[in-house]
Amino acid sequence: MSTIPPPRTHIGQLLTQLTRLFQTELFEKLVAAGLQDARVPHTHVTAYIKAEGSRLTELAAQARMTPPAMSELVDDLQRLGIVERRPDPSDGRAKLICLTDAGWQAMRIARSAIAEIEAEYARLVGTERFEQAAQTLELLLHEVDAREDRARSFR
Amino acid sequence: MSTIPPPRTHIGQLLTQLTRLFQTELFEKLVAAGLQDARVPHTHVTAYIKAEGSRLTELAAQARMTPPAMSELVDDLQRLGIVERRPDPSDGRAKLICLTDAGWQAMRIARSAIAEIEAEYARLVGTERFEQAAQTLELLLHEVDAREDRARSFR
DNA sequence: AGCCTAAGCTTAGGTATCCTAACTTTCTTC
DNA sequence: GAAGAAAGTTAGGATACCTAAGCTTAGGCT
Repeated sequence: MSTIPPPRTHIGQLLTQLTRLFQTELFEKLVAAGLQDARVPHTHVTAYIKAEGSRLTELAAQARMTPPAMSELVDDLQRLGIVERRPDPSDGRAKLICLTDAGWQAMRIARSAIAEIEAEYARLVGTERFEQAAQTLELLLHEVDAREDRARSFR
Repeated sequence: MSTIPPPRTHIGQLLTQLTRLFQTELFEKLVAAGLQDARVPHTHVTAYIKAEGSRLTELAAQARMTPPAMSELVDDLQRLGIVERRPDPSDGRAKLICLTDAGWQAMRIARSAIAEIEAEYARLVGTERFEQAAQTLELLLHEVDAREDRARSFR
């Protein structure tokens, strides 16, 4: 007879709860570091924005949002002085969303806060285990994404 | 000299994106299986509801929501015939939120859809790798939760 | 017994974060 | 150079939460 594995919280539940805890902790750290106005949806911009600037439609597609939703987000970050809209020299319709100096400073703060959280997580479950899990998740993300894209191309 | 590890997407990004992909896939499956009206927030009830029934405040606390928000969710699930409110015999103020027969049937469908997704994920990255990652995430969730609770008790 | 405070839940009203539809401007293609 | 497509914005709506305030019942205290 085989041993019955202990029942496990399902992967969706694990992902959902950990996402919430991560976001809570990150934004506590950001506020503590002086980024009072940081909000979770801002990460839809900051996660994808390129150093040379990104177009709105490009950001919207990567964040899987509609352009109007992304436009509002950019409005907000612009009011906060984190990004600015510049004309795109290669296309008169387009604008390049670029980080300002304050935006780069905020990115450094955010990266450092994220590094702190990752270090804490590694401490809690062991560095090697944490790294292995993270790498598995990264692989899984790529695989699921690739399958999604394939499925989309059939429609 | 040591080898430089390849840069990795940070854990928050991995969790966030995988959560979205999981939810999308799950709700596609639920709709395909006849649960047309299933919505993501319903999981805040279904994840925690006990077979004997649960109190609203209990569900709200577990889902980390306010009681009014949970009450609206329960209203919705009641309209859909998934749960019902019964008087709590042990306390005249309280009500027990219970799954109906249709609710139990929906739970079976959802569990099966979740099992399908987990099987697919295991196939994509390898069963052993997937299981190890899931177990690490479960441990991490418990550890972070425990730390949160400790932090809360200091306030 | 009669109060008073607290607990369980609901109602009312507000806010944040998305969405779709429709519009303007600019580019591309024929 | 006219038609159609693409980039972005504006307007209006839906959803999923929140806080504040109310009602009802419980339970301790005098």
